[in-house]
Amino acid sequence: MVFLCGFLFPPPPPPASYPVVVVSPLLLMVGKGGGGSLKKGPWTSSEDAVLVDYVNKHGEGNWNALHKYSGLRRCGKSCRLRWANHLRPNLKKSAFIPEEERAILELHAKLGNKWARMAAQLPGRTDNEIKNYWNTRLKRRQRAGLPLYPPDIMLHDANQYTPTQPKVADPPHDHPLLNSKTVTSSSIRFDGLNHIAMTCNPFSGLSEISGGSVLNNPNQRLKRLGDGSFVQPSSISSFNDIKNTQACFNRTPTYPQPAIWDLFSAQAFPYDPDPSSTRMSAFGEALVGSHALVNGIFSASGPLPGLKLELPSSQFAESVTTTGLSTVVPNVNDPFAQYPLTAHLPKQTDSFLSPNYSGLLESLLHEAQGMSGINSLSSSGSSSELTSFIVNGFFPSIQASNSTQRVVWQVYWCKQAVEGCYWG
DNA sequence: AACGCACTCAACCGCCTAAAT
DNA sequence: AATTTAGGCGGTTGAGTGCGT
Repeated sequence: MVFLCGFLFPPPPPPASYPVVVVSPLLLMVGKGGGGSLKKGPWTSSEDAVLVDYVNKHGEGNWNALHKYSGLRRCGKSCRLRWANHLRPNLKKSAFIPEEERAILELHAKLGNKWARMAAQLPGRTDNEIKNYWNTRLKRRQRAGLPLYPPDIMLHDANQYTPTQPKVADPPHDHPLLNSKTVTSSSIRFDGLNHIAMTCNPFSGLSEISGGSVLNNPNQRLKRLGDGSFVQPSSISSFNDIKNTQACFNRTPTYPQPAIWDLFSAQAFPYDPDPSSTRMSAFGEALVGSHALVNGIFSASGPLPGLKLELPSSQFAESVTTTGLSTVVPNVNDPFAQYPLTAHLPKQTDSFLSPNYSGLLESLLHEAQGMSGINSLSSSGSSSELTSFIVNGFFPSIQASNSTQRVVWQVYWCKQAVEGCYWG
């Protein structure tokens, strides 16, 4: 190894211009394993100069050798990162132009969080840059209750989606859940629901059922977004509001539209391409502070306690059809969800959890149950049992608050919608 | 003016993979 | 075949900054 590396990357003679030139076994040992001698934190201009000089003379790569022979007290990784993100030539230092932003959206819709691959498509841009941009945007739009993708991008994907033929994509773009033998029908169902949510997200208002909801905080101020746009608190607070979301579904012409979808309509698509528009998000800031739908429809803000915030590695599993055309299949992770599908769900021992656990809906019911103080559904309750429980027994059995009734109605209609779409 | 919040950006960390030994 | 190593990638964090109250 040493000899081969020495052959391929002969250690360059330390230039006289380097400020520190110490090549001793002791230093190499310390530098290699100890790490105590390695500097961290912001780079200084003199360090940059050493790095640039080294790369100009010996080329990229062999970063550990750089650390060893330049005297730079930085690990190879740090050097590589500094060079790639800041020092290499042809880097664009300016802000993203609209065309680049659009490209990022499209690439993310196809690739997911593959920052390096995205950067390869954007000359002069680094993966770190794109990642930062996306994460900032993600955060902002989640807070505002806006979808992550513009309608046309979502429509493009929706038009290529065949929900009755879920695909398992070729690696490495697929999601483990798609290949897993443990994927259940519930997962598949929510795959579709996720896609619906991504496409028009009519249920966003559901997330209000969580703790920091609009129910508890109805007087949220008009919020200024970082891009200069404003959003106002959502007006969706009842089933009647959700009922009036028809147009949203009319935007997905190729998607199956069971009659149940007619119950929903949209008065305003939540994505507003014109920041100056006075037409605000239909689903807006009721989502603030909510985590209720992280596994299915929308993840509006911060992570659940104890959960690691993690973006889906790929929102869409890209595959190649027999015609050679690339298709995009919605993944079990939706673009809004930040967590594994079941990450926040109750444990199997939870008395409210059915064996046919369908994820979101039961989770919502769980929360609704918590709000109402009800704990009567058997642990062996099936999906249909759950539905009948809702329809036949739930409302009469409790003196639910308006918000609780809303939640249950929303859950019920979601469930009907999902089952009508996939099994009906 | 002080404070809090959100945003941006740079850098680090941990994991993964491929190549070398 | 198993282990080691380097490089790459994605997630996370923290400092600095600007804006609103």
